[in-house]
Amino acid sequence: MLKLSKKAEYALMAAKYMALKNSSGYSSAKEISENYQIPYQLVAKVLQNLVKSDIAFSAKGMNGGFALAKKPELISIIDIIKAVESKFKITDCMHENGSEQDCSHFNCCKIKDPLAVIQKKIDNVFTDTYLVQIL
Amino acid sequence: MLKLSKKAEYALMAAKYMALKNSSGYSSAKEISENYQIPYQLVAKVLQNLVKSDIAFSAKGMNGGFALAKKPELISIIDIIKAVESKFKITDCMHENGSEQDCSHFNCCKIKDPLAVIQKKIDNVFTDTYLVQIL
DNA sequence: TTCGAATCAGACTAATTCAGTCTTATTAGA
DNA sequence: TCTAATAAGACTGAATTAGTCTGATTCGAA
Ligand code: SF4
Ligand code: SF4
Repeated sequence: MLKLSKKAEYALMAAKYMALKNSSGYSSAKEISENYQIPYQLVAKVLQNLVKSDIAFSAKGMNGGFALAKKPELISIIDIIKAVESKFKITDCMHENGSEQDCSHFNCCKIKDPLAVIQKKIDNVFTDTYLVQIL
Repeated sequence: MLKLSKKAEYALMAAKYMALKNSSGYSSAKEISENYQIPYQLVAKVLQNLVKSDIAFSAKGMNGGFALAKKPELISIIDIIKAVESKFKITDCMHENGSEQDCSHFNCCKIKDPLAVIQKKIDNVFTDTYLVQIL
């Protein structure tokens, strides 16, 4: 179906929100949740993922929250998406050392290599788009 | 997760099979099913979808089967995929007249337009790849 | 004219994935 | 010490996907 997950969309929305917030101070999960009608717990987890991937950093306690760790010009949206989606590939076998463990058709499959070419092109679409371009 | 459905993969495999079969005669669903270890009923349905989309044609009865309706140079793989996947878009709202019916965030969403740009690029990746290129 | 091999069609079920919720712990400032 | 915030992970329900089942239709050959 080639659809992005909701988590990926929420991650992009949150990143954009933080980028637009003109530098000053943190954005809290609650704030983003209310602004974009995203369930609080869900956006909180997404933000935590962004922290883990060094795209954002966080501050606990009162007046705490999240903020971008780099300039929007330096953050590729593929990193934002991969922070929340582990498998961002068009097929199950599309990774280093793909094997018959990934797909029962692996041995008889004749479309792996052509699809790898397409995968690379799609990767480039995301890799070449930076947060600053979606503000 | 951005993954292609199995039906889409099967459609590509079946189209490739028919293209490689040097013109002569039909390919039966059973034949393709056995060659690629795809459940018979499933590949049969996929082939029927290809017929509906005028990518292949069929002949009933003994010695019947399926064959491509056009040259592989003229068949874009986006048509093969769309024959089996109705919604081939990265978000729910990504179609003509998308509205809040499609997504509860539609009104507050700030990433629709940037994602539409990305959608267009992805569409091009598939549109610009023809069956002949994956043989 | 009967039989078998094939397409055609749609309902149904099982498996997997995704979205969202719940619970509890931790941290830091007022 | 109270409160507002992040942190983490288990859990549930919903939605989607993959595969199965049943039966009809069509055509060619014996
Ligand atoms: S069908 Fe082929 S391309 Fe798809 S996952 Fe299996 S091996 Fe990979
Ligand atoms: S979140 Fe935005 S982009 Fe995604 S489906 Fe909803 S409206 Fe469209």
